[in-house]
Amino acid sequence: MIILLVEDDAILAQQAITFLENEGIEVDYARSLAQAKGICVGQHYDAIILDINLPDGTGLSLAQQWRDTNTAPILFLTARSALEDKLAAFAAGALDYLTKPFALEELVIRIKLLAKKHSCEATHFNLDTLSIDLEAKIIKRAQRTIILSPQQWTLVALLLRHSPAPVSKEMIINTVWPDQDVNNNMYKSLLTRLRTNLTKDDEVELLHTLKKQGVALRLAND
Amino acid sequence: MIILLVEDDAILAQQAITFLENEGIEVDYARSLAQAKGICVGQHYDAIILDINLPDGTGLSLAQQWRDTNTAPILFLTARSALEDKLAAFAAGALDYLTKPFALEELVIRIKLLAKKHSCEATHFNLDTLSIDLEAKIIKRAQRTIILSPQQWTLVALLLRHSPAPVSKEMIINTVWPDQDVNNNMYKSLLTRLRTNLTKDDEVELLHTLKKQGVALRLAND
DNA sequence: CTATACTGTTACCTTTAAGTTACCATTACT
DNA sequence: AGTAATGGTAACTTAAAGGTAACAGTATAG
Repeated sequence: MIILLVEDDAILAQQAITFLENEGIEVDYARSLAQAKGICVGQHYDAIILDINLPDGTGLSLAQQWRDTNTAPILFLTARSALEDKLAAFAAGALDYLTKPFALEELVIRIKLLAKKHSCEATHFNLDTLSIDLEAKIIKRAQRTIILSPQQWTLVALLLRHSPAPVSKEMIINTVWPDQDVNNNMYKSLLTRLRTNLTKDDEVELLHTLKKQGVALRLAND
Repeated sequence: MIILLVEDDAILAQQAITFLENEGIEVDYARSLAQAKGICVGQHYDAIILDINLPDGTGLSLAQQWRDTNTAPILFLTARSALEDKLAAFAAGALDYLTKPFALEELVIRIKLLAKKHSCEATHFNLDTLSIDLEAKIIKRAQRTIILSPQQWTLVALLLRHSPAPVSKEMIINTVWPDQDVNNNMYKSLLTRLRTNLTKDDEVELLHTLKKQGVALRLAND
């Protein structure tokens, strides 16, 4: 699941991004209308969070522009709670509306609800003959379903989120075993187990370790 | 378009009804939980507006009961704006939430949006030789009708709503036994009972548990 | 009032995820 | 070349999670 966040308040944006990413939601971030327009071309989003008051104009105009080309549901964010503002937002095609200040938890819930109807395929990834649905927890290699352990799932999700970039050993350890004593062997075992699960026979290797840099989930080892 | 309004404040209710009907929305009205339960049997609604604080209990419990058979989207209405109240409401299956005081214009907009999304959702599902009709509460496996206990219905409805994604044990427990002390055995028993009900002889297993992640209703190789 | 069904409870069994150990392979650096 | 350091694999072990069956109290229906 990937969303677009357009917000000029850098602090708020950063908090929101951290929170959303902790929930497994990928976030593209723009801090102005112009930037947003540049970022979103050719990109599919499951939802859009749009601040109304932006440095170079109002989010409403952007929403109206998008309504034709982009079907992603829009949630407006603003400090203004007057009725006419809300009505204008809904008229511009908003599917939801939050007034600042708000709790990040609520934002996440509402975003997830919005995206649910729209996403369908959004949590689905393909890599070579490997297909992964993070939401449904379904992973297949060349048609055959693979069963992953809990630890392996968290690892796959992590690797996938960064793919094709490598993820450092330190980060993997912190993600899979948060607040826990971990020794190097646990880490090594997990990797072997995931590897043997993902590749049968002479299938292409998808887990590449780059010495001293970490592990990457990708096609070729460059 | 017809909706159900459950609200004990008669003045507010009357205002809302007038407003909604002016918008061409038909409204069934109940002022208590008991009354609501009586009214809604066998009736189809495009959306439900539910006050949380009602004379004879909380709207949350009603929402949870309804989730089995009624797929209508629920908008909660309440004077309480605390985060935990909102989270509880969303956990109970709310799709939207408005805190009093609110503008009737906004209520109408949000109700229309909810109903619109809902109108394209199905209440009938097929999975392998299993067929489920949530509204009619009929479930069949390979032509033969299956009789499920109340608990089993809630569980099936829950699983179906998320299928093919797994539902966590925690969520199942909160849904089947809201606000109750639950031990792990009750959960385990419910699952075996549902399982033995759904699959006779050598039929395909449809309930799959993913260790540490929950239970999913799906075909094995989905 | 009896029979039936639902659900909580207990006891027991099976499966497996994951930590541990030991050993091998590869790379890198003095 | 020799020796750390790093990464990879296989095999063993066990605590925990999941699964089943049987019993009992309670509610429900006829």
